[in-house]
Amino acid sequence: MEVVTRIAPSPTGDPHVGTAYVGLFSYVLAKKHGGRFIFRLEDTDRQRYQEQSERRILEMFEWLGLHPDESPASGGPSAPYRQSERLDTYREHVDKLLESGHAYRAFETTEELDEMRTEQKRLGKPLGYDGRGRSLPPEEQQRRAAAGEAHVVRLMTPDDGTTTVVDRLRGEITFANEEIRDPVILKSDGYPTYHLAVVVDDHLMGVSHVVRAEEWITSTPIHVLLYRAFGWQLPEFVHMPLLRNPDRTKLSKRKSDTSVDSYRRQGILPEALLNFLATLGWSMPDGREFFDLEEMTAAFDVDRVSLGEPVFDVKKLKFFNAKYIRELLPLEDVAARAIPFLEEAGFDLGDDRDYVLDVVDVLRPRAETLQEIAEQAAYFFTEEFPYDEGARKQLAAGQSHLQAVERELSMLEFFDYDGVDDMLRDYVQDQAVGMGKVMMPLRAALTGTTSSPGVVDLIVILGKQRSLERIGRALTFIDAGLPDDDPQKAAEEAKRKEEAAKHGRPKQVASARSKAD
RNA sequence: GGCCCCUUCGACUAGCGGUCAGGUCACAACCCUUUCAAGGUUGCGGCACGGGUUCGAAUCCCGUAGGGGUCACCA
Repeated sequence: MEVVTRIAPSPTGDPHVGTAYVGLFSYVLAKKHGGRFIFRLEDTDRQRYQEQSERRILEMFEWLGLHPDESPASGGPSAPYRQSERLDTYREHVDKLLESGHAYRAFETTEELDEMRTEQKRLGKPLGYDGRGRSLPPEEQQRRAAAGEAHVVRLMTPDDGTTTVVDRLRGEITFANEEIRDPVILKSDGYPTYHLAVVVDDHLMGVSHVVRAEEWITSTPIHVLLYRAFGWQLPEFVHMPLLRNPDRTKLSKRKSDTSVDSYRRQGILPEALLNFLATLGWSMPDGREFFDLEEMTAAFDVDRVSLGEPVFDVKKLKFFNAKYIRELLPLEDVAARAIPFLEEAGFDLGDDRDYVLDVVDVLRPRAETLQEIAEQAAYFFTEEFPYDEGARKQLAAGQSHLQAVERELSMLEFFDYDGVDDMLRDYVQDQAVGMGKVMMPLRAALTGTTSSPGVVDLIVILGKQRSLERIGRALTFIDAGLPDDDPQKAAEEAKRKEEAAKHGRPKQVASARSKAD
């Protein structure tokens, strides 16, 4: 039997990591067995429908490399793939159920149902539809419906006995039928509810394995009842563990960043997101933790899905991302992907491709996301960078060394890594000073900061000319007088000190001293 | 609250009757080092609890506790 899986998101907002998660496992399960992976849009809720959502979710799957074999965009043998375009199909199937006596029309108003629930809550307990509409004779149902009276269609469920669903990962799960209270399958607006639509579509589209999140387990008996009412063969149910917020509740927008677009904008790579998601509930038989889609597909075994309740830990996602950026992907690849982020940051990259490659090369061990590469790259693309506080101190302390190195550098014949390195080491040895005494002022002059890639790397990448210019500029800056250079900053500093004095906490002094120890 | 699911270090997990309970992230220390990273080494830290079954339980069974999901004309 062909393995057919599907992902069936609702177009209600940002592409959700949970959708990517279930999509990944659906995709891999299908591909493992040479089957098809279908994308179907569950847009039966007109209240929550969002215009751009479908396109963005589809784009997310493309970005992730989880290409659907059939979708609203590409079409396929079971088109249409939007439930809102399949209304006739659902109607047809509801009619069959009506005819066979498996369903009935119910005419209670929303108010009446609310009242019923309030009443149930007040006295007894069991919440849910009490089946009051069942007693209406079919002819009466017909008549009132024909007269245009608003109504829903409900599935007639057994009052006693049990319904057992088989979950591939959990085994048999048995529910008392009295728990299943004649669910609505067709809404008064003529749209099907999820229960009806999912069963009809999955059957018609030949879905063999229903991969979805665990939150659906309790509604699965309804689906089983529907399959039986239609006389259809049951698919296999695979309920994936629910992704969690750090507090263990169901992953939500409110408590976590669930938007794949958001991660994409931060410079998270699709490979990393996929790899990370895969480790949430699944592991390679050989224990490998870094693998791509293809490798996962080859080694996939649905029975290795673990049933814990995995917390979506952004820190670990970032770790995977960093791993891909600095180790797993070739430099050229990382650079190509970093370029849009550099451009977005407003840098003029010029047309020296090797230069960008060099920059990304030294920056990638220091970045966890593409965005961070861009954040750290400023001084590589502009001469106008400011000197931060630490840098100013270094410049002030290193004036003589800067002048000397400027001289040495300008006379340097072999301007490559070893040449620059030798020159600097010779100078340091000559002067009998610590490396830092020379390197830090240089770093400050070259970058305006006190933390950066290696100084020799910087000089080689920037080139002789620019390096000399930067040293020159720093020297000029020193001459101009450090403290008053940035009046705004000076004012802020003064204010901060005043503030600190007021609260009687000479914090800065204390921390500076402890550091010096 | 009813029903259902889940339970190995703070997090993700390996384990499927006999292991010093392994790995990864995070955290800490050290090494490397001109800074920040990266990298290397080491450390910290766990089988929720109670009963069984068994020569032997993280592994099997029962119970308890805890966590979560679900009880809509939302999916």
